[in-house]
Amino acid sequence: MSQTSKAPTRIRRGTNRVTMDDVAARARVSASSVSLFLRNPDAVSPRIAPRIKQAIEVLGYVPNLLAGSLAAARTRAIGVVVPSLSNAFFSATVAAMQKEFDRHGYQLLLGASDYDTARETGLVRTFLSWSPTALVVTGCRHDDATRTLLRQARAPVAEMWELGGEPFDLQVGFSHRAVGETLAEHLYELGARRIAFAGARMTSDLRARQRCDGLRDWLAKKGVEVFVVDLQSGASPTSGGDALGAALAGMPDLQAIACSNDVMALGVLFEAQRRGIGVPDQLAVTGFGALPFSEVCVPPLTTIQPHAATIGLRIAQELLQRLETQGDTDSTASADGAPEPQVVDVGFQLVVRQSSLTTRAVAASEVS
Amino acid sequence: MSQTSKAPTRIRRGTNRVTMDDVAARARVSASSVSLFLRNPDAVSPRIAPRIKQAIEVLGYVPNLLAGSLAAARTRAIGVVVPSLSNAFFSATVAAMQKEFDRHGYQLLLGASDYDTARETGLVRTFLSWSPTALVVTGCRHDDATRTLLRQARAPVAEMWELGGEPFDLQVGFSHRAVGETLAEHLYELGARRIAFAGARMTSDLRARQRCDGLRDWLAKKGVEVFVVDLQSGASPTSGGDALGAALAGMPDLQAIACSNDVMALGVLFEAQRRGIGVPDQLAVTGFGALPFSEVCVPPLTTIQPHAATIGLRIAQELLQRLETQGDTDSTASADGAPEPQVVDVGFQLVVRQSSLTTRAVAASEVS
DNA sequence: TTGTATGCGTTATCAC
DNA sequence: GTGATAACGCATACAA
Repeated sequence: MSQTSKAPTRIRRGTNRVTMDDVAARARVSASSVSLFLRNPDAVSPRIAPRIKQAIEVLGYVPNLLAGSLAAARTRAIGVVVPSLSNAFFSATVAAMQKEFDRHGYQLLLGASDYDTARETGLVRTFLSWSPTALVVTGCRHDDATRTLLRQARAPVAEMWELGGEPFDLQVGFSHRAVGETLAEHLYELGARRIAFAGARMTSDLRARQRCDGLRDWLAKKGVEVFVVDLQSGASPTSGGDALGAALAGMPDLQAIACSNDVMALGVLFEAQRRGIGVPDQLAVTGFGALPFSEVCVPPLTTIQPHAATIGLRIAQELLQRLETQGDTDSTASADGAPEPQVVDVGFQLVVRQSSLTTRAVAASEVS
Repeated sequence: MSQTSKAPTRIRRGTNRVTMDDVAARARVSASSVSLFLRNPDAVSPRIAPRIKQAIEVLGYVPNLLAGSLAAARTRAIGVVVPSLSNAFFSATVAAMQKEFDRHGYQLLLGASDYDTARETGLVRTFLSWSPTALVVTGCRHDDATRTLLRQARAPVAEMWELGGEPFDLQVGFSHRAVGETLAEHLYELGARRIAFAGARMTSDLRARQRCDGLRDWLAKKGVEVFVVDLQSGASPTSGGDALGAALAGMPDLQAIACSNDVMALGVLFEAQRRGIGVPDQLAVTGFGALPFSEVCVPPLTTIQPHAATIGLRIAQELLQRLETQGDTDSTASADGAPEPQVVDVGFQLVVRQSSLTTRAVAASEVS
C-alpha cells in the first residue's frame, strides 16, 4: 500500500498502513485535497470528490489522528478523572458525558483515582501528555501539584459533583452541605430528635463528610446532637448493618438514621428487620443516591436523587460550547485570556418515601 | 518559553508549550540526549543527567505523547468498547482493567455501544484513528463491518465476557450457557419442576439470552418446560416485579424463577413479599451478578458470581504480555504473524443462599 | 479550487 | 555517550 515515492536516505520503521498520500495517489490528486475533502467534502470540486471518496473506500483508509492532532495542535480528547469507576454515581455521569462527547466526535480518556490525591495528580499529568482539549476532574479539593498542572493546562478544566473552592473554568454539581441540611430538616420535622449519621471512609470521601456536616450543623442549631458513625470498611450493605449496630450502641433510643448512601441504608433496613425494629414506626431511615432498588425495597427508601447523568451531560455541553466558540473573540474577560469561571448548580431532589414516614403520615409523596 | 531559534519563513500556530528543545537548551545538551534520558535515565552520563532532570523540573516539561507516538509508530492507548458504562458488571471490569493498564503506563480510551452493533462499529473506527496498541470489545458477536475493522487492525484484539464464535487474538470470559445449565441443575435438584426465567431485552442482550437458553435446554432434557418472560423495559427491580406477575399469570403453580440478573431478582423478592408468597418455601428465586445487596437482602439471594474484575485484570495482563513480548521472536504460529488465539475461561461461581433453599435444607453453604 | 512547501514535537538512525 | 538529522502522517499558509 504505502509506497515510498522518493527513496529515503535512512531506513524507517513506520506502520505500513494506508496513508493519506496513498489515497491521494490513487485518486490522482494531491494530499492536501484529500485533507480538505475529509474536513469539508463540499470544498473540493464535484469531479474529484467521488474519486477521493472511492479511493478512501477501496484502500480502507483510516486517518491517523495522532499525526492530525500534532499538525493541528489540538486533539479531540477529553481527560476525565473520577474517584472510582465502579461507583454507580460516577459511572452514570461518565456514561452521560461519554455519550454526548461521542456525538460530537470527542474521545474520552478515563482514569480512576481511587480517592487518592497523588494518583489524581498522576492521572492529570498523563492526560496532559495527550494534549487533551479539555479536562474533567471530580470534586473541587485537589493537591497543590494537581492544581498547578490544571492551571498550566492549555485546556478548560471542569470540576464536577461538588461546588466551592476556587473554580478553574467550570463547576457542575451541587452542594452536599445542602443535602445534609435538607435531610436534617426532613427528619426534624418528622419529630425525630435522636438522630445518627452513618458514613464510611469519610476521611477520603469528602463529599460524604460534607453531607454529614450539613446535617449535623443544621440540627445543632436546633439543639439536637447527631451521633456520627464513620466506618473504615467502605460503603456496602454489610457496613450499613454494622453502622446501625454501632449507632444503637451509642444511642440506644435512636429515632432516625441518615446514611451516607443508599447501599448502606439498605443494609440498615435489613439489619433493622433482623433486629425486629420497625421502619419507619420505630426508626426512620434515609439514604443518598436514589439507586434503583431504593424505590422497591421494603419499605421504600427516602433518599436524595443527585442527577448524576445531568452532571455529565451539562459538563459535556458546557465544555463543547467553549470548545466550539474558541475560535471567536478570544478576549471575554480578564487579560489572562481566561473567561471567568462558570458555576452550575444542578441541585438535587429529596425523595420522601415510606422509610421516613410515621404511620400517622399520609401516603408517600414524591417531593418535586 | 518556546523561543523560535531560526526565524520560520511561515507563520505557524503551535501550542507554545514547553518542548523538548526548550529542555535541551536549558540543560545545554541536545534534544536526543533528553529523549534518551526520558526513556532510560541511566543511559546518559552522570554529569548531564542531573542537568536534564533539573531543566525538566524547572520548566515543568510535559512530554507530548502525540508527537512521540507518531514518531515511534506506537501508542500506549487501549481502546475499550462496553455495551454500557452504567452497568455494574462492565464498570467493575473496566475499573480493574484501567487500574492494571494504568500501572504500566497505558491509557484507556473508553466507549459505550448501548448494545447497538452499529455504534460499536463507529467506536472501533474512532479508536483505530488513535492507533491503539490493543483493542478490547465486549462479547464475540459483532457486525461484519466491525469484524473487518478488527481484523485489519494492527493491534491485538481482546473479546471479553463471552466465549465462542471466531476469536481474534484473545477471549476472556465464561460460558453463559453453562450459567443457565448450572442454575437449571440447582433448581431441578431442589425439586422444582414449574420453573420460569425472567429476562429483559434479551434480543439485544445476547448473554442473558444464552443464560436463558442454557437453563431451558438443560431442563428440556429432563422433560421440564420453562416459562420465559422477556420484558422490553430494561432490567430493574420494577421490571422484576412485573416479571413475577407475568410468570405467575402464565404459570400459576410456579415453584422457581431464575432471573436474568440480581436487580430483577430483588424486584421479584419484593413483589413476592407484597403478594404474601414465601421465599424460598413457596418460591425459589435466583439471580445473576452477585451484586452487593444480594447477600444481605431478605432472604439472601442465590446467585452467580461472574468474576467481573478478574476478567478485566486478565485481559490487561494477557494483553500487556503480548505487547511486551512483541519485540521478540515474532513468528509464533501461522505465517500471518498472528499467534493462535487464546481463550481464557475464568468461570463463574454458583452462590447458594437462602432464596433457593427449602426449609428442609441444611444451612446455606457457599459452593466453591 | 488545487497543489506545494513547511512544520507540529518527538523517536530512531547513524556518525562522531 | 552524544549530537545532527531524517522520518512519522497530516494540516495549513500561501502560491498558482
